[in-house]
Amino acid sequence: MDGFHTRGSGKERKTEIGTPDGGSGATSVDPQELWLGPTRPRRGRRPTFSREAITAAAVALADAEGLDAVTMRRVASQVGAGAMSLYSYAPDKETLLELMVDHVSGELPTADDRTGDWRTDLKAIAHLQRAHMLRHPWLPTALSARRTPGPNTLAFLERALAALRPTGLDGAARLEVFAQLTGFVAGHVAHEIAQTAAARSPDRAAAEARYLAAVAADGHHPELAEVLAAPGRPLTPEATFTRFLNRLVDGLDTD
Amino acid sequence: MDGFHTRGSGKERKTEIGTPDGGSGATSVDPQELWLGPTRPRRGRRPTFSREAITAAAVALADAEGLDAVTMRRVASQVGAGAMSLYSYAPDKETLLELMVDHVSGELPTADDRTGDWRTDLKAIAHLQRAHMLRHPWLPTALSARRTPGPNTLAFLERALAALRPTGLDGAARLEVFAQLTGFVAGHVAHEIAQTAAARSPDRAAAEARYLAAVAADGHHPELAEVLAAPGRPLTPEATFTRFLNRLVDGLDTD
DNA sequence: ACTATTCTCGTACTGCGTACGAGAATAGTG
DNA sequence: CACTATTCTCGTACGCAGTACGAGAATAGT
Repeated sequence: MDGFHTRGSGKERKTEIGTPDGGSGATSVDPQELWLGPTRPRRGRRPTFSREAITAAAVALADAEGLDAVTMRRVASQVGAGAMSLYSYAPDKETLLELMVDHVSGELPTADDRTGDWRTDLKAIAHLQRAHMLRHPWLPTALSARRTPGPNTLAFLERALAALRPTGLDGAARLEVFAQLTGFVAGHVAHEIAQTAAARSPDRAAAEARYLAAVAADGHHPELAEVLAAPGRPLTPEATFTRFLNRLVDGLDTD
Repeated sequence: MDGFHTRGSGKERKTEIGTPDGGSGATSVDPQELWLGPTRPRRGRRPTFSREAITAAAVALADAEGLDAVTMRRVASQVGAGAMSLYSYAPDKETLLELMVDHVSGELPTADDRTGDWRTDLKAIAHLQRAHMLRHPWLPTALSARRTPGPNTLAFLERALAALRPTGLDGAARLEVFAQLTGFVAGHVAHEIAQTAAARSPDRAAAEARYLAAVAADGHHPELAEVLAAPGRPLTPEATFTRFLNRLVDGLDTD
């Protein structure tokens, strides 16, 4: 009933029922059971599908049509299953999203190619993350709701922590730096994607430009008027990313 | 039919129907009509409610119970209206969210208190934004889907652009800096809120800690093990924010 | 008084996440 | 070899979401 076919021992049913659950209403999933325990039970019917296949189908759907296209019904039909069968592999949709995030994290190279200069290494990591998020544009959105890092995410974290070792920062600070860096990349890529999408619909962009011009013309927005009048050169997202990243990383100190 | 009671002239119906709409499927709303045109038509029934009141109710709901509590039905009943009546004031829910964002942006001080040092001013602006987002924890989430800045948002942007004037950056670069700064603050506050929420449910946090400890004990995650073993001092969110903000702003250059 | 216009909102449709439980498949037991 | 306990599958159904539709109420110009 609670194990969605992936569990280790088999005596925690009592515990889980007995737990009065904090009181907050969110029952949630025990991460230990979710990530470490895909052992097949000895009794009962053999599973027709696999968590792997389901997650991959969900990722393919999100890549092709965006996160909103990922519904339990569509993922299931993509895999040839009934909608409710998914619940044998993930207890709810939010967990499926977590599985998706960790699944694509498996694409991140985990090789330890440190150069000796930790700033260089950190920047390389950020560039990897950016490319990764551009390949899976739903990632920044999905990331903001994530709860617990899965094995692939942890492998990448391991790499990042290794890169940060020469800084001499303590544990909490190293984690914080990595979290901030990831947050920065996610924010930037989200912005980048939004702008790309805006450029893809010209009428919409034109309407927005007309609106801003109208506001600027009202006399109460001199700064905006000036900015619109003298925009300067266009600024590629790539260059902007690199600039801000360099500022952030070069500003990091070991004090 | 298209005017949701807020329109200026009254001859754009033909235009709007005639538009074949890019092709992308998202009809969207003309920002000019949305933000600059709340003139009451001369004919017809007088509106019972107001966009202002509806938006305020939605904001109150989001503040109290989070963004998920903001449903058309609940907002409507909060205001004493039928659910469908909201559509006379906003064409769809996404637009209502935009109205909410701009509504709370009205709380941001718009006074021009520049000190003469633009770095100091920029940091002050970021601190304002952080406090603002902490007061309305749904803002980081809502912000990521926003399309067009409303009047209050523009007023604040005006102030930020003024603060950036002494940098000598061109228009596009100034806009970019502000966007990045806002993105950074939003990302940080989202992280901050998530951690606060995690601290509020101790069993969940304990389960996560147990899971991470188990991973660290497997021998394949030496960096994680070390970090968990020697966490260092706790790091208040406030201090972390200030540190990263200072790095970001001090690293800004006028080249 | 009449008519054109605008606002209100009950009804209803589609699609979502998922609770429930009946049936099918499997593995250990006598 | 049944028999039984367990596990997986998935049709049905419930509640809730956003919102299209259209009938009726209110208002302003004629």
